[in-house]
Amino acid sequence: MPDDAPPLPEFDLYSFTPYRLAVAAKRTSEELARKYRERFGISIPEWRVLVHLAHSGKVSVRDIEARVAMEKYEVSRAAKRLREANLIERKENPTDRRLVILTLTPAGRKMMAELLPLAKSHQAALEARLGDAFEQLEAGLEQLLKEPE
Amino acid sequence: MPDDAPPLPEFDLYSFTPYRLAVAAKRTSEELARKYRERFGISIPEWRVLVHLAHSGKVSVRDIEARVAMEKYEVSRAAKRLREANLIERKENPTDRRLVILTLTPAGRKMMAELLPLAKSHQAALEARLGDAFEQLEAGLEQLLKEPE
DNA sequence: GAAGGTTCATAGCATCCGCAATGAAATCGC
DNA sequence: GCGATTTCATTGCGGATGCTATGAACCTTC
Repeated sequence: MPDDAPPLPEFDLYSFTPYRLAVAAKRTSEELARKYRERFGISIPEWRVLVHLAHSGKVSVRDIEARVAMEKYEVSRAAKRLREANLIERKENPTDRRLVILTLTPAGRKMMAELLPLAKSHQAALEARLGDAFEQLEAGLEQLLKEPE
Repeated sequence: MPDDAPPLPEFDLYSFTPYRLAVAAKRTSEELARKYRERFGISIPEWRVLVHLAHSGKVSVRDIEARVAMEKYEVSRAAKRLREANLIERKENPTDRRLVILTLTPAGRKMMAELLPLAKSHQAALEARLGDAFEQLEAGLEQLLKEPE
């Protein structure tokens, strides 16, 4: 390492927004993911699919992909696992046989009836913990997320 | 699916903070990661290690772990790949032979000299794009990140 | 109504990731 | 000073992930 190497520009990772966002997201998600996993044995992709199903009733993989920020193959695989766990059911759409129809099973509904209130209280706790900063965070995220890509 | 199933609580994924953060982080990071990968062939963990090295000179795996929100094994593997790419160098610490000393090679310094300004301009563009929302986002993240766990 | 192109879901493959275990070196406790 | 514990870095392994290819069904156009 020669001493005459030109100095590198100063760069502070801790104030680099992509880094900060990644760390914040990881913490926030993992805290929750642990709960999901331990109590219900589901992962985050599976959770997203379930939430969408709880909200929308019957949907195809494509529907979920479009609305839940997941790739098609992620949805497909999550659905497979959920089917194996008997939490969702998969039928063929008779009017377009390329499409599938995913719905919660009774067991899936039961689980979501327990899980959703938990998620709500988690959200409430987060808001309380952040205080005023919560509104600010949301405003920032809003701006960031509303852009197409 | 019996009709007498009790209704599930309403739950809107799009306003669920962990979800929003995850999506925002993914977008922001991937946009950048694509650049890193295409132009320099490095991943995000590798980028973090490099930044820390550019900033701190000689460090051990443990140092990086503590300061860059990575697990030790992530650092270790990233370092291995970087070594294979001849971007960093690994020596033994003579006063404590458990520790390693990682430093940038000349090639690594050269790459960082190109990369860091790019990251800076990326950050500047992000700030400009977000406008006032940037300060708010930062305030929110600050609060979120300052908590221990 | 048949060929060409598109959309949908899934599977194959290689890589990545997280956890736990390993091994080497240092430190502690007596 | 020496065994027990702790710290540090790496690796093995199973499972997850991302990209691409595949195949089935549908739509379009003539």
